[in-house]
Amino acid sequence: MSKHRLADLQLAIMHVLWDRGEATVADVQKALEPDRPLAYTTVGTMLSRLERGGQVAHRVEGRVNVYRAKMQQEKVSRTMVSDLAQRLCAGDITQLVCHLLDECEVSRAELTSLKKLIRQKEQELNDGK
Amino acid sequence: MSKHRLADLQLAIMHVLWDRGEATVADVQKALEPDRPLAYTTVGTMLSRLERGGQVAHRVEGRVNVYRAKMQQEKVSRTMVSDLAQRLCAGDITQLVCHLLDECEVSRAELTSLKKLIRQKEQELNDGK
DNA sequence: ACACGACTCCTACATCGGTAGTAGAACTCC
DNA sequence: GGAGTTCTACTACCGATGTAGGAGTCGTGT
Repeated sequence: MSKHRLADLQLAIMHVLWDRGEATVADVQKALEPDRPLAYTTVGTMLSRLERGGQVAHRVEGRVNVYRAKMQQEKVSRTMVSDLAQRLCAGDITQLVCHLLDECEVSRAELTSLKKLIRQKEQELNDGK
Repeated sequence: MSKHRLADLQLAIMHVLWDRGEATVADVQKALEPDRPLAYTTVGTMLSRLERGGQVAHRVEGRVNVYRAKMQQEKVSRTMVSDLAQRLCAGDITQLVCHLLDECEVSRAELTSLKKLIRQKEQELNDGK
């Protein structure tokens, strides 16, 4: 529960906040609507809980609460990914990527980006050394 | 809850089963011991629940239940990884791998394996076409 | 002035995951 | 044949998550 481990709905809500910087309950509900039609209060509850957990904060504007994320998307993504790597294959990244490539349909373009990414990492390793 | 989405402890238990094919409650408890010291009954409960969920099955040997996994590790890994990819970055694999490489300390060797993996995937794409 | 709508806050409830205690069957060792 | 050991089965409890209803508050249109 290290703050950086978010459940499904929580993550979905955070995405909305990350996307638009700030949002009211209504905004979030609207944004989630297509995928998950939720009661207004459900979204409100979730935002409160996220606030209790320190993942979001709000300011009051008139009679409305305007929420914003308190955690960086980058940070959350990274933690969750490496977290899964640990639990799934004891941190064996190669294996993880392997599953990823197997399961999702990878496009040629993506493969190219990946290659670039790796070359870049290698570069970093060399520089650091 | 698609059967293929396992929580922490559940996954840990499954790993034991995958590793040794079959295991009793005692076996699993022993195996988990170093990392997580759990009561015998805790492990038993978990195995029952996994069985209820269809993820494991057991046969009776004498007075002992011998459990085995009903799901392939491969399958589970794949689903969980692509699942996370969806939730985290709408399936953008490149981004996911990027996080992965950023967060975990990647060795030169791993980078090399990754490159090989990608080349292989490209090959497959070419063949398939 | 008042009913209506929009909001927040609090409460509720189900399910899951983690953790474990207790009861009762069964085998083992004198 | 009773005492202790081992197992399974059942029950319990807590926190987190998903979901939502009701109460109360505060502007607004007529």
